[in-house]
This record gives sequence, C-alpha cells and structure tokens, in this order.
Amino acid sequence: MGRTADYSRQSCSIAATLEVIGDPWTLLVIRDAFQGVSRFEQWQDRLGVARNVLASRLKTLVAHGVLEVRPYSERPPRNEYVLTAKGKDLSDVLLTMHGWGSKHLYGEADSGVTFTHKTCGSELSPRLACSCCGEIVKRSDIAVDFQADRPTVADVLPKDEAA
Amino acid sequence: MGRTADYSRQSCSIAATLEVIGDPWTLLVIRDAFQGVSRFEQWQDRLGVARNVLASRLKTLVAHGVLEVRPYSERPPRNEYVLTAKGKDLSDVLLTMHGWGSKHLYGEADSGVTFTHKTCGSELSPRLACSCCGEIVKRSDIAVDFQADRPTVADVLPKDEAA
DNA sequence: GAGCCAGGGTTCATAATAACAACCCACTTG
DNA sequence: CAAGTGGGTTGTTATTATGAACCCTGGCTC
Repeated sequence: MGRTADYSRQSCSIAATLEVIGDPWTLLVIRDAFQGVSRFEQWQDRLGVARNVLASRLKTLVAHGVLEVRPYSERPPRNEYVLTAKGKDLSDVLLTMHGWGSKHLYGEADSGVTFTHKTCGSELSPRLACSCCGEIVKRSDIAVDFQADRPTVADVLPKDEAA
Repeated sequence: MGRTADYSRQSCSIAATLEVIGDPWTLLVIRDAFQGVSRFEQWQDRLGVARNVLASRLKTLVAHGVLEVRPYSERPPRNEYVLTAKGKDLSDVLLTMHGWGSKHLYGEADSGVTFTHKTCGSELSPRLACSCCGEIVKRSDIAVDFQADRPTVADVLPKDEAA
C-alpha cells in the first residue's frame, strides 16, 4: 500500500527500504518519534497530517516492526507508539538526510535542528565511514557489485495488511 | 507538487530534503543514475514507472539542481540527465538506506547489490562518523539542539514549477 | 447523571496523483 | 516512403490524500 508506486518486483534493499519508509509523512513520523513523540495527538498536532493517514502510517510502521504499540492506560484504553531497535537504526538515514538538506538546501545548519557530537563538542555533519576499517568513505572508493537472482522486495516484506 | 503531502510549513532540513527526493520513484531514479542510467528510456525500462510520472520527476530533479540536462544529440534533439555535485552528494543517503534495508529487511547483503570498500577490500556496511573528530557516532553521543524562528521549507526551496 | 472534555481513532465525500494507453514529433534507416 | 527509435505529451481511469464529521471509552464537574 502506501504510495501507488509498487517497488516490490525489484530486488534491491533501497527499494525495500522505501517500501517501508517511503510513504508520504512516514519519515516525519519517525523523525518526531526520535524527538520523543509517541502519541497520536502529538503527531497530529505537529505534522497536521490527516488523521486517517496518520492512523494508516502508524499501522504499517508497526506491521513492519519499526514502531511498537504499547498501552499506557487500561481504563480509557490508550496506546502509544515507540521505536523498536529496528526503528532506532533509522537514525542514520535521518541524520544523513539532515546533513544533505543542511548543506544543499539550507546553508549549513540553518534549519530548526542541529546535532552536536557530545564526545568532541562540534556540530555533527555526518560522513559515512567503513565499519570495517573505520575510514571515511569516498565515493570513488566504492565498488558496486551486482548479483543475479536475488529475492525481490515482495519476497522479503510481509504481505500487505493495511486497511 | 509531488506527493500530496505538504511539508513546506515545517522548518527542518529533513522535511526539506523529502520535499526534493520524497516523491514516489524519485530515489530509485537517483539510484539508477548512480548506476549510470542517464536516459529516459533506460529509466522507463528499469523502473516500469509511468512515462508521464518519469518526465515529471526528471523535471523537478532538474529544477532542484539534483540532475542536469545535457543534450547529447542535436539532429534528433535528445537530452540526457546526469547527476550534479549536489545530486552526487545523495550517495550517502542511498548507502545508508541500503545499509538499513540489507540489515533489517534482507538478511545482511542478500539484495541485488553490494558495495565494496576498495581501500580495505571489505564489504561496506556504512556507519556514520563525525566529520570533525572522525569517530564513529553512537546515537547516545548525539545531542539535539532546537532553534526557534528558522526559515521554513517553503522559504528555502524554489517555487514550484512542475507541469 | 447530564453535559462536557480528551485521546484515539473510523467513516464518509472530494481533490490531487499515479497508472495506463494512446498519440506526437524529429529524425534515421532500409 | 514505411517502419523504427528516443523522448516525450495528452488524455482517461484508478488510487491516495485531504478534510471534516462522527464515534466510543472513560474522566471530570456541577
């Protein structure tokens, strides 16, 4: 579901990732979750997204294991949504996008949020490093390898469940 | 234009970035551009996206300075589209998304493409590093700073031009 | 215990997009 | 000069998102 576009015939983890987080509003929902938002009304207030769309996005993020439902009240039954470990791992994606937007759209760190790297005290402008050797990766140092006959996005994601 | 969702009232470089690359198919267009695709028919064949949608995406990517039109033939007038420096800087976003998808959707490197870090020879699983101190960034080492009264996405992006 | 409020949704009708198919134009090739 | 190719545009139809209204559970207050 989500956007009309159907990436499921591709065999690519970028396409698969977009199948999970590529719907309109989804990444902003996740961004807000990193800033501590966990309840329906909070997201609705901050984003101004239509309530049915928000409900649908939360549902599919839960289905994909990015968010987790947690009841925080029994008597009036109420749920909140918190990031799972899988969801928290999306921080790199958000930071990278923040870095690109700050550099190329806003002029360096003029948007509403900046990140400070606590251990060195400087403002964080993230670069990619190789987890193996720790070196910062240059585009020219990357070789792309294609493999044939890999599972498609459809093979790898849960069957669609949205209402 | 693009997706119906309108992020332009926000003041956030993630939202601004999504305004540029958040439309359906857009990131896959860019992914293919990194793999050497530069012509209309190539994208159309690989993605299966509707031709009018593809034309619209290329147009807005050019308008945002991510792609650049370059005529490669005069006599039958023909254009190709190549990544600008700004566009090439999106490699980090794609690599990060690839990393997340490989780890959490495919099981480690089982998707169609992998990246090798040439200088150390290992398969690249990208981590974020601080450009200042070079250290790999842990989520817990990041402090988030909010500023008030920053320009909104609408202030920062060119007026919409799409057909 | 009637009325009102809050949180967390669902259910419509309507507007905006994406999909799909057909068509067009400028050549090139046989 | 008929057919083909690259790069689109122009419809029409199917899907989404928007927006507003409504619902349900329960608490609060008078």
